[in-house]
Amino acid sequence: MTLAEKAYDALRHDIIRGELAPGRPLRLSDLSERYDMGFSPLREALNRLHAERLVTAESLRGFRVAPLSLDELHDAVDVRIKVECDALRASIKLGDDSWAAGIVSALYALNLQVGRTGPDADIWTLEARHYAFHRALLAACNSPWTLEFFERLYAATERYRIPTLLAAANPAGRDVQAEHSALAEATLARDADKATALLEAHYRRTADHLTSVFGMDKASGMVAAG
Amino acid sequence: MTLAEKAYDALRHDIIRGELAPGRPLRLSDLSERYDMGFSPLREALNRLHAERLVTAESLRGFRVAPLSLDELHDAVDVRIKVECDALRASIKLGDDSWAAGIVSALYALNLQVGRTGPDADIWTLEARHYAFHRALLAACNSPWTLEFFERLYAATERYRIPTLLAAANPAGRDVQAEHSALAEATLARDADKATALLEAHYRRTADHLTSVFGMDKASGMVAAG
DNA sequence: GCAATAATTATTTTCGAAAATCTTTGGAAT
DNA sequence: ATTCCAAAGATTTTCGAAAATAATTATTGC
Repeated sequence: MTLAEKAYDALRHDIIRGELAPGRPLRLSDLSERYDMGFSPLREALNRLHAERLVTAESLRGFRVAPLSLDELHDAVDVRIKVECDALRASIKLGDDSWAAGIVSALYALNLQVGRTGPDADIWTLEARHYAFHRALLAACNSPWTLEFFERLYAATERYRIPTLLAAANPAGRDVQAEHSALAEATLARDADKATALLEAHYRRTADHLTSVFGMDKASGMVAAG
Repeated sequence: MTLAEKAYDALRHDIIRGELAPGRPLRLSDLSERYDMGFSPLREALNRLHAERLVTAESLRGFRVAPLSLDELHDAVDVRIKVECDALRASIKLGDDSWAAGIVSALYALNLQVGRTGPDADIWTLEARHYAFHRALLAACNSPWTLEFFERLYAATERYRIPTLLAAANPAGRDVQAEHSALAEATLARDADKATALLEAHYRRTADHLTSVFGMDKASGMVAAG
């Protein structure tokens, strides 16, 4: 693995996790020290991330972590619902046994981690399994373009979920585990209408929760309208 | 405008237009001579284009123009139809007078160019206006994510259309101008069902035509399955 | 002849410094 | 005090060479 690839992985990781705060300038000298490499691999990584809209770039003024905004969150969630519901229908139509088994397996691993407490309760393992579960649902859609857009939108929305994940602040009266189980059940039963309805509700609840948590909080890197 | 930005524009242009053939290796020494600049800005541009899937990259083995394949074409067209039909419905719901005027204007400019022959018949002006027309239809959808995906998919499918554009080979019995006019008319009449049906038919016809033109022609840079 | 291996060449990747540009600071004039 | 301008400093961008890796060619042993 080249340094540029390591830089890409590390920067993407740190941006999505919020270790590099939204809006923060990404100075090459800082990054060079932080990741212990020269400018060239860093600039290559930053250009890739710029193409993915995780960093902003301004000519001769360098790069910044892309800001967050409630408008963007709502847009990303709306588009996600459309893209993933279509993909889920395609998966339900096309998926074979190994696709179904992948969902069962991913849900099981996710629930194991949800149940853990104390030193085993690693938020990042949980997050990785949450991603894996949603990815498994769509795995059989047979559309590389759809899956790429799913990845983009997942990364974009994950940035908003991190603060509440770190606070372990699940909304009162919401059983996310039950939502996942119901979603998996409807999918495995090949009930596309029910599954997509559950998926949409799942995302709308998450978006509503996040909207209430970020009350246009300036300190969190949120930015008004545009 | 920095050299890296110029390199990005030039490379993207040459790849989409087919001047750099699909699958062709993009050696830095060649590119350095072709575009008259050093390695650094070229590598930055290539990394951006890699993130956009217009070039492929293999660790320590450099970059290539992304290959074409019928599978990818069909996937891109299918996803495009879903994304653009949703966006068109949103635009029809939200669009104001200036959006409608933009469509009329774009269609008029497109038709002007379609009618030109001889030295004024510039294929690239035509192509730019074709893009502008389709973009104008979606302009009011109020979803940056949707518009970004539209741009990605437009660029991806444009690559397949270039050879037939250059051959000026419109399919017999197809009046693309009439298709555009009908699409604009239904959109301006705010008839979402009709407009999306016309849009889907428009793209399916194009895809069918391209599928028949590229009969899995090896020389065109096409690649089997996946 | 042919396979394996060493030597050579070609190419990508990375660094460190130079060039270009932006930002801040300090001072002079109004 | 405020605005303007120049100088100094900070930062990005680019280059050219060095290092690392891959690909090719030549050589050796059988």
